[in-house]
Amino acid sequence: MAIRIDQMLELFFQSVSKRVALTPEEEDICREFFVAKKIRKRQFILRPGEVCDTTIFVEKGLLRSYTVDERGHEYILQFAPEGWWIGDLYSFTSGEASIYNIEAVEDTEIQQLGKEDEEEMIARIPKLERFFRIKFLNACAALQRRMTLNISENTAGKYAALVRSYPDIVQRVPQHMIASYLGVSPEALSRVRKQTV
Amino acid sequence: MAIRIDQMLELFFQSVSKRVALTPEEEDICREFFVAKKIRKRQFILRPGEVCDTTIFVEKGLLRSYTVDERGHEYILQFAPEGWWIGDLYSFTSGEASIYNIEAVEDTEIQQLGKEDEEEMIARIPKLERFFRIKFLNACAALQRRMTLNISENTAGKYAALVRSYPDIVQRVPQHMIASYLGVSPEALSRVRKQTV
DNA sequence: CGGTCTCTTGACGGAGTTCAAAGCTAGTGG
DNA sequence: CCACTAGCTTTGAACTCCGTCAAGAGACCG
Repeated sequence: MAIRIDQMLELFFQSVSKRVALTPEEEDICREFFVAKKIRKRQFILRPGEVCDTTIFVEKGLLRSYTVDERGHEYILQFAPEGWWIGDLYSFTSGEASIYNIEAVEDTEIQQLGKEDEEEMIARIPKLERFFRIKFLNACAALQRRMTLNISENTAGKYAALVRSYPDIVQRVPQHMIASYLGVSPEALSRVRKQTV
Repeated sequence: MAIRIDQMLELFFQSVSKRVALTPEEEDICREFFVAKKIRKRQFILRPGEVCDTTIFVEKGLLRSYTVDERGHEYILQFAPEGWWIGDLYSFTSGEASIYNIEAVEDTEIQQLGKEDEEEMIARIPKLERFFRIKFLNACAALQRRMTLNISENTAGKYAALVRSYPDIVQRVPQHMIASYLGVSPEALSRVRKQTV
């Protein structure tokens, strides 16, 4: 079991190494804090009303976060394939109840990091402070562009931009989820695709 | 002139002090890096095509960032009143050309920080790494919620949420800019307001 | 092979856009 | 101090894109 966990964090260390260099000893310290979990397709990691008090790193598989309104419509905030992070950051920082579901779209393996553990890990390896700063900086950059796309483009434009940026996700995920991510109806997306193919 | 700059950074130190404690000496180091500027209403700090290679902190007044499409329509990404940061983070991290205008909505005083200077400042005051990490974490949290609002709510819902979150900005800014921030036409916003008042 | 999930297609209605014009407000200069 | 202008908001009417509802057809899995 220990071997499996070692293997699994490789993806995390890979992405860390792009920003800061960890010694083998420091990597071992990290391993103390992460908790590995396996999530079956359609299982949930977070439910609306719960507080999101962990950081989730996807090692394998694919997760999505989404809200559901009174009418039962789903609105997808994010997809998280291998190497990505996912969570409700507002709930995480404020301690308030989350509004999102986080659910496995495929069978998925994650590494989870409690809020306290994350702080302690960063305290013991200050280099990671830099890693997380840059990670959030990049996440903000992407969200800014997505925000602008979303208010400026129509259905066709938004879909085209998504295909350009994340062709892999468009392949892996049911089409109605793509629609829900773009904020349009499945029917609208179906019709747009018909034109542009 | 030196006195003026000292006064102006107070707002920055205030927001830093909520996260990490700086010594007076460290504050002096910060002062070496920031450059104070005054921007008149309708003047630009950034134009599409330029690279956004600075971080902008607003001391006084109000800025906005927005794109313009082929038809001349404006789409506002962000308003930045006193105590807020503004910039094109994607251009900043990637070095690619920006797509945004950053323009003064009111006469404004800013503190600007070059990309290299920011890195050096953080290198000399490692505590700031933590400050900026948390700043971007909170920015991401807000963008996530705004993203969800934008794809799940209609015009009335988006406007109501904005009034709830930032009543001050709704007051200070022309209504057509609020519309442009929400991604709806000025006419649509006008009609929604008529109902709900 | 039957059920669930998914995508497509059609018809209709509604929210929002577009275009145009008029009313309002505040700032400017004579 | 008033008149004029420029920017802003409102209102109306026509149009359009998209959401909604409903039905049907594949595709996949147990």
